[in-house]
Amino acid sequence: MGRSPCCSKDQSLNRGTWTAIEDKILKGYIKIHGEGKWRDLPKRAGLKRCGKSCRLRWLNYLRPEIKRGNITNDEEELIIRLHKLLGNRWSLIAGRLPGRTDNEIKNYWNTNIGKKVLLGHPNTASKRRSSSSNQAQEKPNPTKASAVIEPPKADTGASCAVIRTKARRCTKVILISTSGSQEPHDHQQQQRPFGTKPVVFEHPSLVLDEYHHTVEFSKYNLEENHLSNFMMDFEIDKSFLSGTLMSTDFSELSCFQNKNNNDGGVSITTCHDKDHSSPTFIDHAPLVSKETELHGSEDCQLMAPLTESEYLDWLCVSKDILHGSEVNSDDQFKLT
DNA sequence: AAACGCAACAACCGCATCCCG
DNA sequence: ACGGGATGCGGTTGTTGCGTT
Repeated sequence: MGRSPCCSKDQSLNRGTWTAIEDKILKGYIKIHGEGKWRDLPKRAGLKRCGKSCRLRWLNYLRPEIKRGNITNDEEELIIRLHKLLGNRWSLIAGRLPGRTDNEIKNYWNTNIGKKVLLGHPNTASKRRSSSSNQAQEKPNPTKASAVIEPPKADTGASCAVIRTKARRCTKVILISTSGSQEPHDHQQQQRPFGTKPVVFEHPSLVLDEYHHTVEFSKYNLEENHLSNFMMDFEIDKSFLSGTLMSTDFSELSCFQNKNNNDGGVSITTCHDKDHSSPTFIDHAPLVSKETELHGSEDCQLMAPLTESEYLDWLCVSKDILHGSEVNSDDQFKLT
C-alpha cells in the first residue's frame, strides 16, 4: 500500500539547474513522442532526471509557446485583477495569460506585486534589479506574502485581500441580502424582485436546496450577525451561471450603493464541500474576505459585499469560463 | 576588485486531484 | 465504489547574478 517512493530520493539522478544538453534531449524526445508518461520519460529519453522534474522543465521553460521576457504593465494589471478574483490559483491565472506559466506568475507575484500590495503601493512596480534604494525598507518574506494579507479597510480604493491561501473547490454560493427585515424562511418574501427587497433567483434547483441550506445558515449563526434577512443557497452549476445569474436583470440591484453596512446589499459566500461531491463549473471565490464569525471557518467564508467593478469583474470571469470567450461590454449587466 | 546583500526565478517537494482498471 | 498510479498545483527552497559598498 501507499505511494511509491518519490524519485527525488534517488541519489543517482541529477538535480538542480538543467543543462543545455538535457534541455535538448528533453525537447527532442517530446517532439517525437509527445507529452505525458512523465514517470517513464527520463528512462526512455536517457535523462538522469525524475519524471516530475522533466515535466516541470517542459511546462515552465521548454514549451514552444512559452513567452519569455518581462511581464508587461498590461499583464501585471491583469494578474492583479485576476488574483483579486481568484486568489492564489496560479494555474487559473496563468490560463488567462497566454505564454505565461503558473510558476512564472507566482514568482512574479511573490517578488513584485505581493510586496507592493503589502506596502500599499500597487502602482509602483519595482523593476528587476532596478535599484537597491528600497532594499533598506521593511522586507516582507516573499513566501509569506501571499499567505496573509489583511482585509482591506472599507472604501480604500484598491482592495487586494486574498480570499484563501490554499486553493479549494468552491461548491456553493450563498447570496445574503442585507436589505429589509423579512424573516429568512418566508417563502412569500422570496418571490420579490431585486432592489431593496430580498433577492430571488427563480430557478428550480434553488428552491430545492433551500431547506438544506437554511439549516446550514443557522449552524453558522448568521442571524446573530444581523446579516441575513434572506438567504438563498445553491449549487454552482452551469444552469445557475448561464441561466439564473447570467440572465438576471441586475438593473434594480441596489447592493453596491450601501457597501459595508446592513442597509441594503448582497453578500456572496462560498462554501466548500469536504468530499467534493457537488458538481462545480467555476471554482473560484469571487469576493473580498471580511472579518466575521464566519471568517476562518473551514467550510464557509463570508465575503464583504462587492463594489460594482469587483462584481463586474467576477461576472466577466465567470461568464468567460463558461463560454470560453470574452464578455462583450454591451453584454454586461446594467447596474444602477 | 572583492565581498556582500538582495532580487529574481528555476527547481524541488509534498499533497490534492484526476483518471482508469 | 474503490484502489492506486499519473498528473496537477501551490508553497518553499536553492541558485544565479546584478548592484552597492
